[in-house]
Amino acid sequence: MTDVNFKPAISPVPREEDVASNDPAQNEAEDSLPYDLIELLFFAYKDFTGDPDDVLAEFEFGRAHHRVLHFVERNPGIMVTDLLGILRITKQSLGRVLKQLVDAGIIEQREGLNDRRQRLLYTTERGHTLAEELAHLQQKRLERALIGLPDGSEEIVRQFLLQMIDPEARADIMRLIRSPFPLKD
Amino acid sequence: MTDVNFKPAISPVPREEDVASNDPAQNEAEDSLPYDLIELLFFAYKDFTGDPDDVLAEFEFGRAHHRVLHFVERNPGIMVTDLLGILRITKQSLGRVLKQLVDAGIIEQREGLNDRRQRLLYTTERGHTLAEELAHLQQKRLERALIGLPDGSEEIVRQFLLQMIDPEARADIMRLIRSPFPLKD
DNA sequence: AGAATTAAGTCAATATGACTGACGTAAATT
DNA sequence: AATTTACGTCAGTCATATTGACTTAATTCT
Repeated sequence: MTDVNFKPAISPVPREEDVASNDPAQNEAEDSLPYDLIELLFFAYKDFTGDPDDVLAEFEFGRAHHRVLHFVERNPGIMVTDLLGILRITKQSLGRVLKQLVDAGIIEQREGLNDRRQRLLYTTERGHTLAEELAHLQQKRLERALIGLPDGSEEIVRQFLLQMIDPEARADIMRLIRSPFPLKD
Repeated sequence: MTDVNFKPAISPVPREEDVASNDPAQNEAEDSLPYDLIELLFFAYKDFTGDPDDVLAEFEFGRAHHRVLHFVERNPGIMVTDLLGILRITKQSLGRVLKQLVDAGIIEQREGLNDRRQRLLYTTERGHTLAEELAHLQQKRLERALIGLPDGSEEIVRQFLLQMIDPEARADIMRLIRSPFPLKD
């Protein structure tokens, strides 16, 4: 048997309000619901995160560890506070995951040079290697997903994804994505 | 202060292996990692699921309830077994969530006509309304995300998302998406 | 008719990743 | 000197998932 088995039984009692009325305008809203895109996003995202999940499972790490590792790899020397702001989780949630990554020698904490309260975060050699491995897996999937699409599709997808994000957050995220080393301050 | 605050401190010690070597080919793999797409997907998906999450929080429901409601709405009369296959979770995980939805009058179970072991799943009137509300929220976000993109972009995005999915699963998912009422068997 | 399989549910124990709220300490800023 | 910030921690809770074993009823297979 295949992994995914879709043979829903027949619908013995079709819902009355689902029967099209004579007025097309009345059905428009319901008919135009983009269920295909909604479901494709669901399945696509699941598989997209699945690749790294499988690798991390060998280390007894989960997706939370991946997110932390990813953003530390991308923003070496990031403050704990800023990392919390990116991930939108609480200090306590980060605490456990971060401690495990530090204990496993994946992430390293260094005291801030100017501000000794800070515990700036860096990937270790091992962490750097692992982060790259995970990014490569996701890269391969992204490349496969763009195969056969017309020129310019990557930029369309990029724009689409950016516009999926809440408008207020877009500028911040653009900055984060474009310049992982702001070197400001 | 804005919600997202990205001011990572400067990197006092740039990693040595990150300094470009004289051989461009040696840096290629690392340089081409599509961090922007990876991160855009992360933030986009978070906001995409965030809209329904907010509505469901009022009912004391979570994302798990949304997924169940969504696929029952889309596949009226679906068997529990098939729903498990779609969601890829265990019977026990579904059990609790499904019971809460039934207790809240969102989902209804009817005995199969041909096979009396089955508890076929349907949305109630209320469940149908709620499912539509949530789909509308996601529809609005998808429409916003496609604004300003060239003609044919929706199809490109659809194809991109489909190709993000593991090849073995694509056919099943295509069938699921296209014909929520297979009427077969 | 009897055996095997399937659909659904349940019990018990566990793990992960998140939350709230409060508190403490050290360091920097005002 | 007072306040704020950065970080960590304690204690408790919640949501969602897991595994494995077992039951009941109904259907299908031989």
